[in-house]
Amino acid sequence: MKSPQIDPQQALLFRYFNEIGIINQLASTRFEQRLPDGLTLPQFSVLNRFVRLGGTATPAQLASAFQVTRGAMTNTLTRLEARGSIRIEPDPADGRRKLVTLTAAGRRLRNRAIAAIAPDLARVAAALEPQLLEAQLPALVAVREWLDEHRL
Amino acid sequence: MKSPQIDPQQALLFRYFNEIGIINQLASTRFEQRLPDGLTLPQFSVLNRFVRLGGTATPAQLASAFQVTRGAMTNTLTRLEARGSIRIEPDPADGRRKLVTLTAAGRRLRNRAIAAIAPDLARVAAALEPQLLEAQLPALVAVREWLDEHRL
DNA sequence: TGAATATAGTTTAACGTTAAACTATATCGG
DNA sequence: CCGATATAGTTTAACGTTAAACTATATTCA
Repeated sequence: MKSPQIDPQQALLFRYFNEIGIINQLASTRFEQRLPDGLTLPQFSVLNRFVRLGGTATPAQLASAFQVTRGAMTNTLTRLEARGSIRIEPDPADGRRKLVTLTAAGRRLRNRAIAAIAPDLARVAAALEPQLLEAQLPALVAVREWLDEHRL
Repeated sequence: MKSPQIDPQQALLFRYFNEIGIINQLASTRFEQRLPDGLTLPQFSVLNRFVRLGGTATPAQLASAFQVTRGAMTNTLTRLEARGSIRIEPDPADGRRKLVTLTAAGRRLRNRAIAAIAPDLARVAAALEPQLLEAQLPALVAVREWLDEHRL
């Protein structure tokens, strides 16, 4: 009738991923509340990617870059296109593919979004000590990469 | 026509929360795939809390503990009750409140869930070097606490 | 004591997500 | 060259989440 005892390593993993989950929840809702025009975080992330990296990308490439399923990316891209922020065209070189590009309106929307969240982002940065976050980043990347490469 | 330049601090925050978000996504789906009977992570988390801490709790206390809205907790508790894993009763001392308790079946389900995820959890723990995760925890807790105390 | 306010919980609408089934096009290999 | 397989993308159903409106009960205080 006794409950199985969780060994310390497993308890550590639980706590670790639990903290990660709560941070994600708090940070996501915090940012989304400030994004203009009901823009969501996934939508903003796609726009931001195009401004930073430029060029075009296929839906599958975007899904892979953001680690979501292609179905989820279809959803995000459909909404961004309906909003006029991106253009989706068939790839002339491969009939299976589509090519996604940012529109001028999409670029403007992204810039407005950046401006809208900047003040709060500055507040967060001031409180959280960037060097502390910076120091954590390599470990986070290692965890993310392992989970990505060893999923089932 | 130029895009606003994101300052380095803001870029760091973006990368940081982006890594957190992807880890959360990968870890959540990984664990949920192994949970028995279509048990979800939030449902398991509630059951696990009762096994570890015992006693009773109100829906509001649970919502606060897991940092979700009360509406989300209502949803989780309704499903757990429908499954027979918990009992929800009115609080005789305060007509606004309800009291949630774990059933014997709920305890068994949680124990089966622990058993189901243990092998994979051990694999993750073996790969991710527990001391590396342990070292990160205080910083994660600090970030989580700041976001929790300074939300709007 | 009674009105204003605070707290507990539920409900609804809208969103993102996954998994799985499905269509369509490309590539591979006998 | 054609059948088998791989890849790209979409659709659907089910879930969790938030925000906001709503009901009900407690508490505060004038």
